Amino acid sequence: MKKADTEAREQAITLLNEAGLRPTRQRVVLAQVLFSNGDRHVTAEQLHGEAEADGAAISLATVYNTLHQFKGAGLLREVVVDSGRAYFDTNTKEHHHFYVEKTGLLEDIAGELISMTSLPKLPENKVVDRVDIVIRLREKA
Amino acid sequence: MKKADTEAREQAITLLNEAGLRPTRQRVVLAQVLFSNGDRHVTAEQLHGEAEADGAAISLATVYNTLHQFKGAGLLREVVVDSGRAYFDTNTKEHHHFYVEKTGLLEDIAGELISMTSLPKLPENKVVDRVDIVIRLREKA
DNA sequence: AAGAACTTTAGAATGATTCGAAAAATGCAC
DNA sequence: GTGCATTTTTCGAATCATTCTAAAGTTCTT
Repeated sequence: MKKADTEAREQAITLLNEAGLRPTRQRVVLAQVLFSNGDRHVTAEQLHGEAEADGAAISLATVYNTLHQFKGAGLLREVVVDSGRAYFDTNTKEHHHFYVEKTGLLEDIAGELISMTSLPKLPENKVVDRVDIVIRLREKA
Repeated sequence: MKKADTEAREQAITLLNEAGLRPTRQRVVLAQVLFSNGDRHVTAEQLHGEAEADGAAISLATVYNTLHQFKGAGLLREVVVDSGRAYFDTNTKEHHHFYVEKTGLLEDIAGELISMTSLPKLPENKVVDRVDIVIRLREKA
């Protein structure tokens, strides 16, 4: 095993420990895949495929469990751009998205690059949880 | 049958004709339910239930077909706020949404009430199809 | 009324996700 | 280290929303 792999593994374990999640084999593998390659957007199915390609056999149910645990721990954020499948984003900072429906391409827009002029008045007894902006794109004609 | 019902029915038929859709029994019923009560947000299941409650037996498959046809004809717009079910909105003007995940409440924000300071630069060869802003709310603590 | 085209329908099929219960792994106490 | 309680993982079944299929029913035009 290469040094780099070991390092990424250590980092993943640290991340899990800090999040209060036991560093099980599958969580470590998934954390490595997710967090050692910059910002990423994945579906459960994709992540499952990648783990498998990495030689780690992890059941799809575990991938789902893990994605939700990571989300609950604040390591991931769910991006809702399609009413048919869930995308998870490793970038948990405030930011928004470009989305190309036809290809499924999802790309970050840094939080500062976009902002609203004003917030309309909210319904009774509610507070803002978060603001999601999705700029839907299509191929130039 | 009351006069008001007849009128709503006429209007629904006119709407369908203008959209180039044959005014079949089920399309007329669904159009009536959808468009004669101000702006609405519905899921297929909800609409199906309402039509049934109105005494019109319409299969769920037809409700799905019809929602998509109405959307294609520009009578409805799909709102993506949940990666598990599709909402359709009778308001096709430019506007945005408040969404309360726990209760499924979806409410319009008039288009003018919100706007972005600037549009970030787009990926190559893409144009904006539309911008969706969802303000996710939760119960005040 | 007849035929062509379009719609609706029931039920099967699909795809994403969750559930349940048993098997396995983990972490702590001794 | 060993043993045990607890947490996780896993398989496969179950569920939910949605789409598909092929047959039966409507609608429109003439």
